[in-house]
Amino acid sequence: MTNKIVPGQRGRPRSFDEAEVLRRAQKVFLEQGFEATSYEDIALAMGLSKPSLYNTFGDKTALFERSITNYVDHAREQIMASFTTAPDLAEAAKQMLLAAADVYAEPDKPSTGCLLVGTALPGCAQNEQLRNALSGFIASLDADLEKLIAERFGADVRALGKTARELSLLISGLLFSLAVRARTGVTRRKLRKAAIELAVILT
Amino acid sequence: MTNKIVPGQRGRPRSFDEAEVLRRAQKVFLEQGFEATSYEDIALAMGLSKPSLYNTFGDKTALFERSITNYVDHAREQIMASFTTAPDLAEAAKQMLLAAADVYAEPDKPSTGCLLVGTALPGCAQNEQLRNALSGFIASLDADLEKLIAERFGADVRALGKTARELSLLISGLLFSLAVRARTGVTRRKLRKAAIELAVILT
DNA sequence: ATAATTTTGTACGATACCGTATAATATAAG
DNA sequence: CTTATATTATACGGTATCGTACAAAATTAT
Repeated sequence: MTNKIVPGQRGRPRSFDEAEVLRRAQKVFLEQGFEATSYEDIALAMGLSKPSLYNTFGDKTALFERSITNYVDHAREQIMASFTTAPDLAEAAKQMLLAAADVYAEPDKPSTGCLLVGTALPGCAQNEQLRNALSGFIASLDADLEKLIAERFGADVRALGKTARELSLLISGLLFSLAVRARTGVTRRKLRKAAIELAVILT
Repeated sequence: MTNKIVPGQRGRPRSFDEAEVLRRAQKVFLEQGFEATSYEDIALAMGLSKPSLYNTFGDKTALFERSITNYVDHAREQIMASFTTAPDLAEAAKQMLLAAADVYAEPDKPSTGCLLVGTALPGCAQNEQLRNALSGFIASLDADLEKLIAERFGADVRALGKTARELSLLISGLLFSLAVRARTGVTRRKLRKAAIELAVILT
């Protein structure tokens, strides 16, 4: 027997970066919606052709699912960061909502909102895999938040006279509500103002 | 000059009811989304043919807009009803959220959620008319809520130490967050439980 | 250098859906 | 009874998009 063939890096090299494609796909899906985005739209946005996308990511649904997964991972990190650094619960919620506002709206442009709430959510009614992905994300987000709140912000929980579970449900809900508002095209300034006003409930 | 022609009721009579078409269209749009719903789907759901829909409602976008308008009107009424009858603010919010939960999820079926949040929202990024309709609805909902809260629940506002504006923003946000959760297919029972837990923040 | 392998872009077939033209049907008016 | 009017259903043309087949291009291994 000869040596195993180690593929190494044969053939013509790729002209694009997978992570970059996912970022652009997220942007296009966010702006146009899943159904209204043609596969060619994304290829054009990347300056490459459809077959390249097919070979790498599979069909449109598969590319969308990878985009969502990637987005969810980043979102979870960002959310958790606020709750591990802020000094108190109200400040943590405020920081999280302000960070979200900056993701949902670029400066001086109408906001486009959240890829999950604005684009993935509608598909849940028909696509079971998507439904499970989103409900799983929400459930684990609530669970992580509850745990973190109970561990780090016990004093705030007692002062507010609510349970950690109620507060985690509320806080994730504040985020969803901001995402809904963000989809209606408000300015970043207004969105940040709403974020601050929403966080007031925790003071 | 002869008499003016009073059209009366000439020609073949309609075989359907406009309000009924709107109700069914809302259901189909909610379950499938705007893009994924073909005009024929709605015609079939009504047991009639496409040209009948075109003659009465115009194209798919026009039918969708009428569906949304109709839905918004009913939603506003239902929401306001809770805030004009309940004895205190927490109870009003709870009643509103429970009523919403019952709209978002039929008994013993996975919830399909809210037509605005679940179906219309994604279209906002591309369709300015839709964006204006939704942002207008939210703005007027917030304004109406703020007014009603200031008028009827002044004692609760003072006890909570927040402004009527902050509370109205919060309460509409609780509704949006419930609508997001509802789209992930939870049972009515779970959705009602979440509604009750969310309303706790106002006690 | 030659062969093998992988990616790339153009071009294509298949399918689905939109919106409408056309003719038949059902009612009111003369 | 005949005419005018409005709605209905079938059928069709046009368009867009999906996913792929094919050959050219770019790289590694022998």
